[in-house]
Amino acid sequence: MTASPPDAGTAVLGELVLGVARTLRRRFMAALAPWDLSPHQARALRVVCGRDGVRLSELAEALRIAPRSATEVADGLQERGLVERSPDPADRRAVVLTPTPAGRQVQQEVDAARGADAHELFARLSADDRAELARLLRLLTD
Amino acid sequence: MTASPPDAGTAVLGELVLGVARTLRRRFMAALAPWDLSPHQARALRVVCGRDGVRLSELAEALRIAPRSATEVADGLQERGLVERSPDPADRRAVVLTPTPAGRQVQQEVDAARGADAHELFARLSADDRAELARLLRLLTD
DNA sequence: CCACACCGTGAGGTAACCTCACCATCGACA
DNA sequence: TGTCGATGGTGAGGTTACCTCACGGTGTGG
Repeated sequence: MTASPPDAGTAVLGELVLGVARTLRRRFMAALAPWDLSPHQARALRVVCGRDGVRLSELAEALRIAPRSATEVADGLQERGLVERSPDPADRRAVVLTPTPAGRQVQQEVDAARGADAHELFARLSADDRAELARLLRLLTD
Repeated sequence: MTASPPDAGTAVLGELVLGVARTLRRRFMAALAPWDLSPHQARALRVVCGRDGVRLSELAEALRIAPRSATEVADGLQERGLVERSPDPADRRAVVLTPTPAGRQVQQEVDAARGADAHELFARLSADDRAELARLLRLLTD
């Protein structure tokens, strides 16, 4: 109603972005099924493998959840034998998470699966279009 | 590791899309706060206002949730006086949801807020870039 | 040395989903 | 026309992923 032609597209743009993101998440979740990991667990594993020795509080911040919730995510990964808790030598209050060998391998496999999946989806675009899309999206993410 | 330069970008593209989508959702949720609606409720209200006379089963399908869950979403909207349940004249088993005047108004306001928000975010792009982005995203959503 | 801030976690709560079971109703078929 | 399997909504109860609050062990500045 209130939209003039030049900005009529912005609302649609928002929906398009959300739609593509939903497709991505759905595919990613499906690709994740073989390892029986929730998206959050996969993300947490990635954080832990990224830097070595991650405090629970750091994990909470990276995942944007409350510290108490990070404990639960860590529990899940530890039960599956993917990460280990050990005391932080520098601060005896803190607990650091380190990936086990199995954890590293799973992370690598998941990353490969995610990569292959994204590749498949974005293969519809030409290399030029992909570059252009990346440029535009980067403009929107500061 | 395994990626050659031409497809190295696809994984990054996925993250960019998800990142922008997250920004959008966050902003949208913030914009939604004044009405105390969950994103799902807002979406449901939108569906109900879109076509008039929506069955619960249709709502469930539109929201991609189980029929039982649609009942709860409808409960929430009805408690707030935004929709009404009435028996379907064509099928006495069915219940149709119709927006109340208040519901229509809220939907309109929410839509305007969402539109303004998207406008603000995408204003960083030129009109040409917005058109280009829309074209590229459409290629990805069949 | 001591008050205070901070780390992780037990306890308990909430929101949004789900499945299963149930009743009322519909539609088709003998 | 009566019966019978399929369908629409919902009560009951469970799961998951969050949350807040309270607590004990630990670092740190005055």
